Amino acid sequence: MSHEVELKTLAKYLEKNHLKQTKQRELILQTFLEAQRHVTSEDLYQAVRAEHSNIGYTTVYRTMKLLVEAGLATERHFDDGITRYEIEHEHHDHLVCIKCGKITEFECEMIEKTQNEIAESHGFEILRHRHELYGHCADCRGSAN
Amino acid sequence: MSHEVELKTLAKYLEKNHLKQTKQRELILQTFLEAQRHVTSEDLYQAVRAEHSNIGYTTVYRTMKLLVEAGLATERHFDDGITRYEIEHEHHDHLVCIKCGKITEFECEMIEKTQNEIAESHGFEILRHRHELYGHCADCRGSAN
DNA sequence: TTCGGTGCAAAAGATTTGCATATGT
DNA sequence: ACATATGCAAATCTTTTGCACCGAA
Repeated sequence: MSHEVELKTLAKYLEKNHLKQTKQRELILQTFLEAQRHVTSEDLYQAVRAEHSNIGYTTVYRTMKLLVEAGLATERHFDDGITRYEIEHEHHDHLVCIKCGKITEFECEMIEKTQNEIAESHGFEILRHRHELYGHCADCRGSAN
Repeated sequence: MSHEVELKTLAKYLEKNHLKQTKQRELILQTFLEAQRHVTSEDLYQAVRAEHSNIGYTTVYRTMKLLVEAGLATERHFDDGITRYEIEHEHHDHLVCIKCGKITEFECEMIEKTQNEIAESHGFEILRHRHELYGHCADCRGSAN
């Protein structure tokens, strides 16, 4: 079975906090990890329901919050205002296509370095950052509106 | 009276689209321009009410949408998920303090240039971008949690 | 057996919409 | 006069909470 690392991370987190291991939590984590990046709560709810049709919205929300606390997921708010979750991993940024909605990740050390310099000059301590470029992706550049 | 430029921009936009000039719209625009940057709908509603106590939420929302279309305002979604409006102006980024909530703007040509290179290498056409650094500002770095 | 978890329904918060009335053009 | 704008209340949408019951430890 895939995602052993994440499952173990969750198990450890649950144990450490005297929380319980349930099939719902496992299924939601699995579904989240298998989903393409940047899923909405709605996406997750639908996907989870397909497997185990009596899981409630409530549990999806509560579990995602748990995953965020456990360091497995991150909550994101792109400019359309819809909350999305992505797998927690650092130092990456996004290209967001405003036609087809595709979200591509990129990394850039150059920018990271410059960010640190800017922050320093303001006496600011960076804990995390977000950097998003909105526009048309290669596939959509030619196509009609 | 200040903000003549913006008032004129709005007037032009209204005329061009066969919309009407009303005191509500003017008041909301004034209030928005006088407010410190990055106000929420709630902030605006309260401020506007102080002047003209029978303006409804509805009108604030509708007018802000109008200002966005007229190019005078931009809607923003920071990571707390609350919608904020800011005065439309390009090429700037944000330092967001997660203790006191202060939002500071900065600009950096170096980063702008690098962004363009990255976009190009992906065949991506940038229309706008956002870049936010989250952490503790100079004032909050020393203080207790 | 005990305490946390789950699902439902209801609540809460943010934003939008329907509609009768008011107002700019 | 006519078409759009407004304000209220009701409707939506997303997320949270209360509560009785369920299930992991």
